[in-house]
Amino acid sequence: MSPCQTFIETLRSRGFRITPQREMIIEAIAHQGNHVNADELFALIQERTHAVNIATVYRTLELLVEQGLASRIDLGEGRVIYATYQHGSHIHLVCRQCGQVLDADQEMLSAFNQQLQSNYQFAADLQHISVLGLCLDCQTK
Amino acid sequence: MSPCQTFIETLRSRGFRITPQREMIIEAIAHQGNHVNADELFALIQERTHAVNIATVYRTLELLVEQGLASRIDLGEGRVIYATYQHGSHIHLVCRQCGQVLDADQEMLSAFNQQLQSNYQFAADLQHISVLGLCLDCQTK
DNA sequence: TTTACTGCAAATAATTTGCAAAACT
DNA sequence: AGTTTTGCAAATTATTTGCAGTAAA
Repeated sequence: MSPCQTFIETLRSRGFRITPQREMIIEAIAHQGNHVNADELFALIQERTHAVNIATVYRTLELLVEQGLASRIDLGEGRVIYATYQHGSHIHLVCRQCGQVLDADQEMLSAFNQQLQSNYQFAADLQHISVLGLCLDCQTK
Repeated sequence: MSPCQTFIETLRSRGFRITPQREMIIEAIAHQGNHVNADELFALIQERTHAVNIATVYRTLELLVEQGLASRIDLGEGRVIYATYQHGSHIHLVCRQCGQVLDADQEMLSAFNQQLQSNYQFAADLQHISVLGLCLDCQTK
């Protein structure tokens, strides 16, 4: 079953209605695979049909996050992206200069996570953390 | 020399004009010592005088950041705080539930920082990073 | 049939900006 | 005097919301 079908079935089984709009949105985000922001997703859908409103895109993304099927990642400076959970956990390395987003191995933070727990009793949510900095290209410029 | 005086002298030496508004704003943020957001800072100043406009607060904070005297920290979900550099480097632990911000020792990330550099050639800006999660109180609720 | 979902347009909220007046240096 | 800086109000931008109509189940 494609990830897209899985999402739809999950929502249906939880009593949500599957509208053509939701199908389009889920298909777009799942098929795209990578992180997207609401505008990009909306633009992607507009290429095929104008029958989906931007408000519906926001509402559907919110639903996916609430239902644990996607995560909302706040990159700072007002930039917010969404990623479905087919796309595993990782760290987002966001270039302050060019805006590029690199993915890094989540494992690098496991020691840190344990220290936060033992030293500060803080349960960090590191599933999709983001770190600002400079990518290689922008360091040399 | 108080940190507040230092900031003022630094700005003056770089050719910026010291207006009563800037003095008030700098005094408020430096005296407060901790992180503040623009609204809180504005409210703090309003307690003493109404002669400072919110736009000026934003412009002055921007100036302090540009001039390397303060940092702007994006906590996600639209929350932005500012801290002057008298307030050393540290990690911000932001509780997703109650919004409380705890400070943690910056040192915990040094190994991670090196790995980012060697494995991804990414120069992370970890001066004032923020991590979302749940604080002890909210974990037990 | 029932009531969840959608589109639309207006509301938010936090920040930014244009411009003429005020005020540092 | 000559610019910088300020206040004010309007613009921005991304997102949210109210509400009446539409359509899944």
